[in-house]
Amino acid sequence: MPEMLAPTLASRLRLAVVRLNRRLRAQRVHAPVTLSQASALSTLHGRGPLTPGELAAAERVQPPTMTRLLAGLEEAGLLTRGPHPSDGRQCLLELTDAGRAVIAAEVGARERWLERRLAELDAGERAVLDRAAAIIDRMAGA
Amino acid sequence: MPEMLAPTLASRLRLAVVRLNRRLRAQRVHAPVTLSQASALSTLHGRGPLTPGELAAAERVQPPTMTRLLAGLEEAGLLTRGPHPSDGRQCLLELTDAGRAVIAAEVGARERWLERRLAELDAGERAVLDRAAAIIDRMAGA
DNA sequence: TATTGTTATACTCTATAACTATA
DNA sequence: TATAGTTATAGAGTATAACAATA
Repeated sequence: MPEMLAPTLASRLRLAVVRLNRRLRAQRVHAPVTLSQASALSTLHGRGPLTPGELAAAERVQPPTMTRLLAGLEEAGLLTRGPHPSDGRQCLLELTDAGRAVIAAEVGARERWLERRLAELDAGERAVLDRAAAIIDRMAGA
Repeated sequence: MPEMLAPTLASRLRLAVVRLNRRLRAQRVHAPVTLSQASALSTLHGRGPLTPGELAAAERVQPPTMTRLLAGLEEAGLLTRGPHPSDGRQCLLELTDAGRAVIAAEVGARERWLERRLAELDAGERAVLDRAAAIIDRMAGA
């Protein structure tokens, strides 16, 4: 009987990430875009025009997953597909003004829940999360 | 034009959590239970017999979501439903030996990907993540 | 009546496999 | 042939609304 094994760091970090992810998704009920779409939009904003394949690689999702996310974002008018200069198969994704506005709105509206939680912490705890965000992103291959 | 706004801590933490969550889910292809089931199992292991409602509250999911998770876990023989001593509507969920074995196996097998990533960090970075896991869990209301 | 849990239904997120178009 | 992207399909994860059983 493995009664009360001490949870490892991997175990605790995994559970923490699963739970915070759930809470974050739950905050998006009336948001203009879903959590995954917001993530893709952020990457596109930060890294300039990308092809669908490049964006899929940056987001660490498979190409069909990106195809679906892009369909929603394009339909909502948040990005456009421009022609690729040298390859007819590819295209260049670029944010529209509406897309940039959504990103700006995220900061002010959608992340309010997380902002509030962070505001309840002390400065030392926020510093820990700041460093952790960078480490986690690196581990996740972002 | 909001060109290149500096990402806030909330924004960076959100993206980090989304991406690590994705990577973790991708590691579970041949695991005996899904990521959400593993999370429920861990909570049940740590907090002893619970009713479905209590477990849903602890996991911060809605009751129907827990109903579905429990159906899979019960079918796999990883937990049992015992009678509630004073309320015929409720039942008490308890891990079976097989359920406890799955939790033990998680440590050895399913979290290997994360263990490896953590092993690549230095001790200071692991200490940061250790503290961050506790803070995140508290923020997520776990 | 109020509460606990389940069923019905629907949407998001993601993947693999098969296909199309271009290189 | 090889590569970029899409379509087809399926399964996990989650929610809200409606229902059944018990308190």
